[in-house]
Formats: sequence, C-alpha cells, structure tokens
Amino acid sequence: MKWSQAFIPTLRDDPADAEATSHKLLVRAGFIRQLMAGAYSLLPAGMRVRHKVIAIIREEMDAIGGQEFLLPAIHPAEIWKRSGRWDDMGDEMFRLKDRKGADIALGMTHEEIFAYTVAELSSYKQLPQIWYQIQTKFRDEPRPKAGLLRVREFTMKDAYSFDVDQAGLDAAFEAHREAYVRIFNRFGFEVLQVEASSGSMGGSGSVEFMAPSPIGEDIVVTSECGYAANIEKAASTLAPIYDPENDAEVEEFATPGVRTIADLVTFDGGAAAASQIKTLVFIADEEPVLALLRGDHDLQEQKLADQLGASNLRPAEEDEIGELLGAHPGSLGAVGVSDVRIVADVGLRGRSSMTTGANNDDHHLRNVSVERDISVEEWLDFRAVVDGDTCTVCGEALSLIRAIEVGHIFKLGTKYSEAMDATILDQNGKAKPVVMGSYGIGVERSMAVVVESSSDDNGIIWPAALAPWDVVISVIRPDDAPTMAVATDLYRQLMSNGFDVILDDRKERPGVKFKDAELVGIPQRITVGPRGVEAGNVEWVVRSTGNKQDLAIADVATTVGGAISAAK
RNA sequence: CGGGCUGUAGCGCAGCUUGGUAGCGCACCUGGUUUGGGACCAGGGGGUCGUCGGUUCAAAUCCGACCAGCCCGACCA
Repeated sequence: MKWSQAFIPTLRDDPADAEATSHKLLVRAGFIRQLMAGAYSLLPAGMRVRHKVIAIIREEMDAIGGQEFLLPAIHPAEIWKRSGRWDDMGDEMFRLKDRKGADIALGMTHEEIFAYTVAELSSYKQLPQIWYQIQTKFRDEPRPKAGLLRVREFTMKDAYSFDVDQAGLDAAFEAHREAYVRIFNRFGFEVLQVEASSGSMGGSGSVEFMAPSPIGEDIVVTSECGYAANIEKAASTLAPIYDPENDAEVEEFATPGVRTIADLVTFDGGAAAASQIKTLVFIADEEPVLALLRGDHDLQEQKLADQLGASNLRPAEEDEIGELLGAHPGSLGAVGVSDVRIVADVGLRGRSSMTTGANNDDHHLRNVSVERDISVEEWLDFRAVVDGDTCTVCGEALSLIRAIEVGHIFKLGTKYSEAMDATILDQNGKAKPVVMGSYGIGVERSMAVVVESSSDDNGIIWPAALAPWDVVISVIRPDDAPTMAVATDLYRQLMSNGFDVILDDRKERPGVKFKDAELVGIPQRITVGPRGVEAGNVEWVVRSTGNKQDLAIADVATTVGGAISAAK
C-alpha cells in the first residue's frame, strides 16, 4: 500500500469528549469514526487490525476442532419466545417489524439459533461438535461509552459446544478455556480468569476473561491464593460478631426524621450500622421479596438475583412498598411480616440486639433477635465484597480491581436444547437433550484493550501480530529519483517476502511522516533518504523501543524481515 | 430513566451576557521558497450557526419545544 493512496485520516487534535485513551488514539490515528452513540465505522487501518484479530481467533478455534458458520443477524421472535428470552432480554434487545407485521429481533447472541440448528442432529455418534461464527451482534445498551469498549453494534466470535453429557461439556469447556488463553496471549495483553455470574444465559457456571484496566466497568475480586471472581459472584468470609446476651422483648420507639442507616447511627438511642438491619424490597419475576442485610453492608444485586433464581429483579416502587408493608422506605422492617418471602444475608445469622424499621413511619424497633423475631425463609449470600474482606479459600485479604470483560465462557446445560427440542438418541436409543456450552470474545473490544494497554505519548504501539502494517518505509524526498528507487525496491522485496508494507511516498516533510507512523503505531520503520542512500544505508527504527540503527540497504530485507517474524 | 453539559466549516474552538446578517487555529486548493522530527510566504474555496416554532424592523445571539452527542448515576452476557 502506498500511503499517498491510502485513506488514513490522522488528526492533530484529540476528538472532543473522548475519555478512554484507546478511544482518543483510535480516532486520532484514523482507525475508527463514530456514526452515532455506540456505533462506529471501521476505517481501512481498523479493518486491517480486525482481520488479524479474527485470523488469530479463527486459527485457535479451528485448532480445537471448531467449524465456522455464519448465522443471520435477524431472527424471528418465535425462536426467542421458545427460550423465554424474548421477554427476559427486555429493552436491551433491538426489535423491529417486517412488512407483514411480524416481530423480528436483531441478534444479541445466538444460543437459540445454534440450538435450533443443532436440532438437525439425531445420534450421539454425531457428537461432540464445536460450532462458531464471527458475526455482528446488536445490543441496545442504555449507555454506550468509551469508544469501542461499550457499543450497540459489534463483532463477536461466538462458539457453541454440543455434547452427549456433562463430561463432554466439561471437556469442551476446558478446550475453550485453553484456546482463549492462547488467543489473548497472542493479542499481547494480560487477562485474568474469574468466576462469574451467568446472568440471563443460565447454566451451571461461567468464567470471564478480564483484562485489568482502570477504565474497566467490571470489578474483579482477587486473592493471593489465585481465587478470582467477578464482584457479581464473589464471596468472602465475615468476621463473626458476638452480641451480648439480650433476651429483652422487641421494643418500638419513635425516630422522627430518621430515614437512613446513617441517620439512625447518630440518632440519640439509635444503633451502630453493624447492629442495624437494612430491609430492601425487590420484585423478583413479579413476586415481592424482602432482602435483609446488615446496615453496614451493601447489596450485590446480581448475587441476589442469581440466588433467588430470578431472571428479572428490580427494586420495588414506593407505592408497591407502601401497599406491602404500610410504611415508606426509611422505616421498613421484617419483624412480624409473614405473608411475604423473606431472605436474609448470612451476615445477619445469629444476630441479636438489632435495630430495624417498624413498618410505621418514623418508628424503629430495638432488641430484635433476627432468628427469633423474623421469619427468614432462606439464608443467602448477597452482600457485596469490599476491599480487605477475607478470602473464603485462603483467609488472606481480598483486593478489588477494575477490569474489562473480553471473553466469557458458559456451561449452559440443556436450557436451549430443551427449548428448541434439540435431542439426540443415546446408545440405548433414548432421546436426550444435547448438552451445550457457549463461548464469546468481543472482537473490537479486544482491539480497544490492546490499545488501552499499549501506547505512549506519540500514539499506539501495536504488537507485531495485530499491527495494520508490519513496516512503514518513510521516504524522505520522494521527488529524489535514486531515493525513491531504493525505497520502491525495498518495498517490493519486503512485500514479496509476505510482509504488510506501507510506503510513505507522500509529498510531506519528514516530521509529518514520522509523527503519523508513530501515531498509527506501525512496529517497524525504515527511513530512506538521499543522505543515507548516498552512503548506501537506511535508518531502521523500532516503534516499541525507539531503538534506531543504520542498515546497509542490502541487509534490510533479511534483518528487518527477521525481526518482524521473530516478534510474531 | 434521573442529574449535568454541549451542538457554529472536515477536526478543535471563539462569537451569545449587551440582537444589526459569522470568525480563529488545523486540514483543504493554487503559486513560490523549503525538505532527516508536525515548515514559511502570498492568494483562495468551504458554514440553511442541530431542527421546528415564537418574540422582534432585524435572531448564531432572547424564549419554547423537540432531536442528537458527551459525562455522572441507574441499568447491562
């Protein structure tokens, strides 16, 4: 490619409002342009990187026996209704109607469609299978942000495994886990494997691949022993609290104006936060639930949803609460409540001398013994882990770090195969639902994470495996015939050796070419100018280190070519 | 969905308070001088000022509604 003919619109200024480093750099270096909130055009340089990302994914998926498909992005509503997710996905699913008025979904993932496809198999002899695609997904995110990191239309590699039994699924899951480690290694950034909530996917377990980053939107809990979990899933051990002996009767007392835990801490005759019961009202799949936890603890809503087995969980509205408990938030409690499902966090187990709302505005109850006075139906763990909590595995302090989710693998089980009637006959001639797993990688998000983790003040530093071009030949004075002849010759040599080369033959001053080459992040640069050509050499600069050296023109193809091959 | 902010040339912005018919830097075009780290001189092209409505002799500027984008929160595989 000749730079003079390429469309690489680099900018001198940062784009307005771009917060993430990767967003600024990808826009400035001419890789992407925003079309609307959460939708980006990939420009030619961006497409080149995307091709390389996809090629790596494809190699590793093929290496574990994957077969590539391409399924439609538009789906009939019917198929989503069969799994129940037409309703569960809510506003996150783009929906439209065709000319006949039929409901159509834009695919946000393909469990349903692959399960529908696999229903064509009929014998255990045809399993196991690993099927995948690299395809566009649509998700109507309430708040797209940070450039490519959170968008509404994006490319995903999604794979699905189909097995006769759980042991087969376990093997497929491990194969994908290992393939993902290889893929992210080749992308050149660090990932943590963490236990995760399966959310609306369902199934028996899932692992997320998380790239640590200060701009990440996920919080990962890690321990020295290697335990790592998304905060939506993470558990921790609580230091036990021994309340003094107190068999006093529950007593109601007036607390005018007290609305919050903090209010009651400072209220005369109140209680420390750890001796209060926080009473939260949720609607879990239409059913009201009281969720109790210690006053100084925070709720982890996803943990609550998972433990309740609820596919939709939302805080109750104030009028729903009034109808249920007869009081307003700030004075709520579970003492004496019997006709509502009550779940309590394990942090409240065995506690006495607690204070809680009286379900009577501006009144609270003291001397509450949780197990004596409240009809707790289930003890669950839905407290949010905080920095410094104790690891349940090794007992050391847990740390919380921010991270970006680049991959997520799920053991799905038979939820989708049952919904789509995807059964096979086993050795005994008995029909069994196929056991499924699903496995995703965000393509553009991975590109953004690479840039997020590898750049400097001058621009992007692409790893050799993903760079849009392996090497740029910057021609000083392209109007000088001997210089241009040497540059053109090197350009042809390197290309015929299989490298991606861009020849910067623009009629620009040298500084412009150097700045652009660094901004775009091309790993190797060869500078060809009249001065060097006269002496029989060129300058070779490595983007990542800044190391410069002169090379004899005759040695360029082998030396630079060797360096590129070694870096890949 | 709640809170905050922004919309003026391809990009980054000023002008709005105090209404009088639009400007700066970069980019772009032409000519010239330059050319090993974002050159200089001269000339030039490009904007229904987000949209609709209102006030006014007159609106980028004042008022209203709407649309879009960004940030914080809620939400989210």
